Amino acid sequence: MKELPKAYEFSTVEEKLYAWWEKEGFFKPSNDPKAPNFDPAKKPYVISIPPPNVTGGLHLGHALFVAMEDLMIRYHRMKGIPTLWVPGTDHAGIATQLMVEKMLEEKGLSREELGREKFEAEIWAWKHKFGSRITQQIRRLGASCDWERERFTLDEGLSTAVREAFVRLYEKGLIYRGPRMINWSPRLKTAVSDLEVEYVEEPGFLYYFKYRLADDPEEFIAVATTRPETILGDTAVAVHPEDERYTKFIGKKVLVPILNREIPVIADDYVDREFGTGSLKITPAHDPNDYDIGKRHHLEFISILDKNAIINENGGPYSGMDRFACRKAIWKDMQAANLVIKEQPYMHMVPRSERGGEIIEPMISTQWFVNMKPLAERGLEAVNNGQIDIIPERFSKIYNNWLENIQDWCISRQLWWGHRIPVWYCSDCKHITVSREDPDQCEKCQSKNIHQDEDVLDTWFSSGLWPFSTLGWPEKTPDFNYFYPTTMMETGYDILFFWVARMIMFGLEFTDQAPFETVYLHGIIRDENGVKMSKTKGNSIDPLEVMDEMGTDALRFTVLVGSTPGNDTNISIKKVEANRNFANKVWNAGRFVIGNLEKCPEKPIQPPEWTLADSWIWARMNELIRDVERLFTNHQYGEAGRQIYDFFWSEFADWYLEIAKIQIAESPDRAFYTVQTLIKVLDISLRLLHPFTPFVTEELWGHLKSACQENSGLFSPKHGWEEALIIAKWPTAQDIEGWEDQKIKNFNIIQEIVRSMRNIRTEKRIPPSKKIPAIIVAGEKLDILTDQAATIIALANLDKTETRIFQHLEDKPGNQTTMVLSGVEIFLPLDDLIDVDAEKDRINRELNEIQNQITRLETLLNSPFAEKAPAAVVQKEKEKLNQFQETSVKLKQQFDNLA
RNA sequence: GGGCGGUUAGCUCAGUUGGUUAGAGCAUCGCGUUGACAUCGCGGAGGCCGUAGGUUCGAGUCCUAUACCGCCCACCA
Repeated sequence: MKELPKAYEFSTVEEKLYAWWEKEGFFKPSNDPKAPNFDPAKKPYVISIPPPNVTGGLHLGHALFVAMEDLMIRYHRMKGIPTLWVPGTDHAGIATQLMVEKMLEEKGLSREELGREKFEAEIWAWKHKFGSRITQQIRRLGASCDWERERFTLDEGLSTAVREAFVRLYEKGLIYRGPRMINWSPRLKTAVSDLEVEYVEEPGFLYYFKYRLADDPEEFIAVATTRPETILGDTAVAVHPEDERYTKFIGKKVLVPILNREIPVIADDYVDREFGTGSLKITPAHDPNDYDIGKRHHLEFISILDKNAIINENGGPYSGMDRFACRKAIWKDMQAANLVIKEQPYMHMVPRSERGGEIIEPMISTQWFVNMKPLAERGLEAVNNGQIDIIPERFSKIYNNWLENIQDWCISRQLWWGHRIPVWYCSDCKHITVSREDPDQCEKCQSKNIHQDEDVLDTWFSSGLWPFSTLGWPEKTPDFNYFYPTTMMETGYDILFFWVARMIMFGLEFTDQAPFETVYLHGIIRDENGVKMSKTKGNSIDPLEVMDEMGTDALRFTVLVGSTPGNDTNISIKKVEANRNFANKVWNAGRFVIGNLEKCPEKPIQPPEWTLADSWIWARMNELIRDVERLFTNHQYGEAGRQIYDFFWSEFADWYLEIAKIQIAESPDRAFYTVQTLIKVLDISLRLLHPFTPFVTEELWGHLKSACQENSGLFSPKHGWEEALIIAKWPTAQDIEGWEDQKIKNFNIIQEIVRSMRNIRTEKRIPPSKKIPAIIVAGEKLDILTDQAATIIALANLDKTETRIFQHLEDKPGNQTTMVLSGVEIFLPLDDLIDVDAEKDRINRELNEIQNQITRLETLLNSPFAEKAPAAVVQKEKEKLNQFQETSVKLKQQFDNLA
């Protein structure tokens, strides 16, 4: 067989394996409804991918969710469960449109100049050019999704779904159109939903000024605002009904500064007497609270801003001015008119567009809304009655809170990229036709004079249908019937409201079923200092570069092991390096096993005789399998990865492999059974590791398999070698037979002894090449130590011919370096190196420490602990105490023996 | 204003249902390279588990309060 490279060469492996997996159809569900021997009795495991923006580029957030979902999918696939991971992309209305607009801008074009049709064509062209980039990048991460089922939110099928959903909601009266206060983005020139506005604390001013009484220019009400330009739209001044300072003004008229419009002073207990001047100017058309007050008091609604946030004709002398220029101008004019009281620096929350960053203006606008209350009720119920599990659990509370206070959802957007609202207005009879099919006439008066609504739907409207629209809904396709509802929704907690809650509500509304059983929420990826990564900060890590340099497995393992459910993850390149090293470790351990396999002779006639190390590693292997299973079940994927890492490196590689070298040299029979153990443990380890690091494990496993097959009869899993690791059987732990704990304990003694001897060697500066003699007084551990002599000698680098093991020794050697471990006494006759005083010192230090422990345990065992703690716990402590006491006696003897 | 998360080794983080000497990686110190691996091995040093109380035989783990950091939600001009 060809020698494997010394280091794991991911660059030659990844692409090849991915192409092979995909070609062999391993990513497709083993129980596909489209397949001939489809068995509907098997319950599938299904994930729909959180669709990335079609024109986006890969970032670490993608790497995390892809790795996490791929892990879940691979794990279930290996368990033999029919598994489907549906991939796809999102048209991402605003984001994509902005990107294309920017590109056009560079060519000196604007979308308005281009017109809707041509602009849409431009976006589609862009989509075709870059749309596959992100999915290619996701492939690089090793994502084992079924690409034949890939969907795009603007696909024909999904568009049908969107339309169906809209029409159904409309017919049910849950969608309505009307003028309402919405958040307007002056830069994007569209309405945005409440969720798309973020409030940022910023320094500003609180402007105090006079509202003069109409009938008495000397009297005024002092009012404060942060936005003086909105004075132009004021239609009342409100005071608290019980505020003595102002009761006399209630019902009177005041004059709007500069414009000199007369407006009433009204009483409303919304007003906070303590704040500012205790009186409030009311701009019903440009403030959500004032909007409510305006409705309550039947005030006039005066809009003062146009789509670009320019003052409109209602702004009198200021019309045509930018909103911020107007703020300055009007304040200056008011100063001149002696209407200004003061301005005060003031920190306040400013609404900014999540997308464009500009300040959002509350405005009254005619838009489409979904009445969310009825949908939210079902959504709440599904989580509260356990139909849907949210992990970590604490997010259920946040989810509940949001749904309990849900507001109607503004779903129309004044964009050109997205699902056009399926509504037609009749120019003749004004009737509105809402239809699944494009109508060619008004459904009421049959007039041909109809035109479609210009707006498109919020991107999240289509995303909300994702888990079922991707499976063919509203058609009852075989996929929909079999794979829906899906199983797992894995995504970031940052889109719990945007996406998860809406999928739940829509799922229940449209399919009458919760769209998934479990919601697993991961955190945000941050840099090594916990700072959110961004290109402008220059602290972002490009996953593609990382994969180029360190391999996909290293990146995947890093994001997986670094993450705890619901918590943010700090990532640094150092961590990825460490995991690249791990992949290399796995590779080289594999190389070692495979290399020895070839040297192995025929299968022995003698039945296996397992050594302590064999039993130990096998017992630990099975413990690990159980632990991983438990952790996976509890969604503790990171912890599972860590445990596999530790087992593989610090137990299998550091200890068993080293001992295997000795055992292989011992005898042909021993060599055979040692190699058998090596293969078993490696095979199982690779299986456990595969969902984390699919590439190195698949590659190595392939080599292991062919090496085993070339040495016929040497080893094969009970169920035979599968075609590929990706579809190999997930390990199940062997039942506990009762011997395991003792073997583990015994092996731990050997480890302790070896470690201590190595420690002494380091302390004494004995060069690693020098073999030293040892006298070991084993006492009751004689059997174990005799049995393990070769191991101890090799690992501690002892002189074989000069090393003796006794049960008891009357005349213990004096003036030597000595140790007591687990009741075993060790004498290292290092005549020329002995320094009696130093030895005494060392023993004294040790005795001190042991005495402390003895005192501690004696106190403990004399406390109520002995009575109240479970017997097994007490017994454990007693044993420890005995051990310490025994050691103490022996150390004292050794001390006395030093001259 | 309400809610949530974090606070454990120099740094970044783990830590099952409370079980009695608290773990990893990186960094650091010492020794070591001809056959699995220097992307390495061996050994070491390094921690009143934010603070103060409480529950308990026993608390990093549960409860209460508190400080600091971060996040989410909310209409205070």
